[in-house]
Amino acid sequence: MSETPVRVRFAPSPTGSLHIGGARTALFNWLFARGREGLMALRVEDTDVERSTSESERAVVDDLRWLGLDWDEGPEVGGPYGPYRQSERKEIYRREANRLCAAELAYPCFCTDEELEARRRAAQAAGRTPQYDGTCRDLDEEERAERRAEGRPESIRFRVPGEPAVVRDLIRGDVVFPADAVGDFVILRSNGLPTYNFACVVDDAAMRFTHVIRGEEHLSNTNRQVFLYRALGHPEPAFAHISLILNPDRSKMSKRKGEEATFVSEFRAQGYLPEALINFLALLGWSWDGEREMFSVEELVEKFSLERVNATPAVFNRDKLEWMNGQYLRALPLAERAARVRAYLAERGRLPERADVDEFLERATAAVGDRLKTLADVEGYAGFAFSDSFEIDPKAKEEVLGKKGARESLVALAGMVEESERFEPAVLEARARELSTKLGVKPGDLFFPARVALTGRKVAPGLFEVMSLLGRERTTRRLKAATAWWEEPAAASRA
RNA sequence: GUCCCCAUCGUCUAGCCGGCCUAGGACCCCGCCCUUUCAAGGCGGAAACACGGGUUCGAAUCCCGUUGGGGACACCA
Repeated sequence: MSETPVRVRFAPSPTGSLHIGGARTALFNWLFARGREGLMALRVEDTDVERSTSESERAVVDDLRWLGLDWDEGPEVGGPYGPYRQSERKEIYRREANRLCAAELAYPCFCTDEELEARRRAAQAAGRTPQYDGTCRDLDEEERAERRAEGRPESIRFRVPGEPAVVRDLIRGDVVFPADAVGDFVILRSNGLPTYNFACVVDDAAMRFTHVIRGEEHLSNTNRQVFLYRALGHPEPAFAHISLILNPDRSKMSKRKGEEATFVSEFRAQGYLPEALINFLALLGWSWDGEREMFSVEELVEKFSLERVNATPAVFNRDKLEWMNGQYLRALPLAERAARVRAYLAERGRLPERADVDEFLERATAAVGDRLKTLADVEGYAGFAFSDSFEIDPKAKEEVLGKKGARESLVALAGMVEESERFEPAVLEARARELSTKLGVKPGDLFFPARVALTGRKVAPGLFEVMSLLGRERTTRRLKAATAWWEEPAAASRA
């Protein structure tokens, strides 16, 4: 098929854990590579010493792994074009910057931050585009020596050619930038570290990437990068700028809004499955035929293509993610589902303390059944059985236990439970139905008060599964405690 | 402000190399069924081509403009 093997990369800056947008970018790169026998690299862009931390790097790596994404080259795994941390490539950037200087394609700049800032302000006030004014552009060696002697900071600026730049983008077509879109920009800071655009181009070229798939926020920087490729004498990779993921108010999602989760780790903590998140993320900007939307990772690898990635920004739709997570959860065999719930609760330090925890969680997961939308829902719906202490929701108490006939129902049911020889959902249900016929009470009227008495809430799993989960002893105790409410309201909640 | 990108139901989207579209699917919402609650499931419904000009026999689909949204204009990435 294709002659040149595909090489792509995901290049996060380790200034926090993995953002949902970054995860989607990583996913598209990964799908693209895996679908055509290509290679994927992880490059850590840690040139911002202030904000980069090794903890963040670890967090990003953990999140990517959790999602099931892997890479062939990177900081830990190595590879032919390492090192893969930009902080370990300083000499390379220096050397390349010097090369550009020697060729007069770049030059040392001695302007201070204050001077730059003042000129920027002045330009803005005058209604001009704030671009570098070229103060140091044509200094001769003597003048440069003078400034060095003054002890001024020395950075290196790229001499921008006065011509338009064309970015060939696989998703957007050719994007043309006018000649005066950018002024001379810094490529090597006075502290010796490269700026983003420079390090990025030097590395992307050195690491032989064939495709640069990244977020749209980089598109308006790509004219700079195109100039740099040319100056450095390297061929450009194919670019693909995928559109941004937006908040419901259409602002960029990486700018946090309220309590909305924006990090992969948060979705993990909320009980989402990696395969559901992957499937959902894949559909943010990509589609197969507009009809099918449930895809296994293998299918995504097989079907993904940049041709079917659209250019429209996408608002993150939490409801749909939740729905999809439920689909994945419910499709899992019970044992597997319960194992995931167990792992999730263990990770969060919320495992119920009991000897038969595995068996208990499997029964609890089964009881919660189709209500399950996130791993957190088992505790959400069956938490009443996790321990002895539970509270009856005051509103439910008022509305259900307060109804006439409720107490009689509880008393009758408590008697039935004590006498029932076998404590299994099916048996309990059969007996309870007999009871309702005998008493001439509708099943619902008989069961509903018990649900509240046993779980403390109106919304819960099926009544007989609830009983079975609690066991005979706790069931009886809670039922009896609830009947005591009429005499002593506080007693019921102590069961 | 300048430059760049984008524009189909509330949201994700299909359609966009023009007629097959009285615009399809999914989430959400509403109704009905099932039902001891809540879900899940089944059935049905509401809901969109931003606007204005062209081009054409014919435009959601092509072109221009307007409007709107977003991004970028740093010795952050």
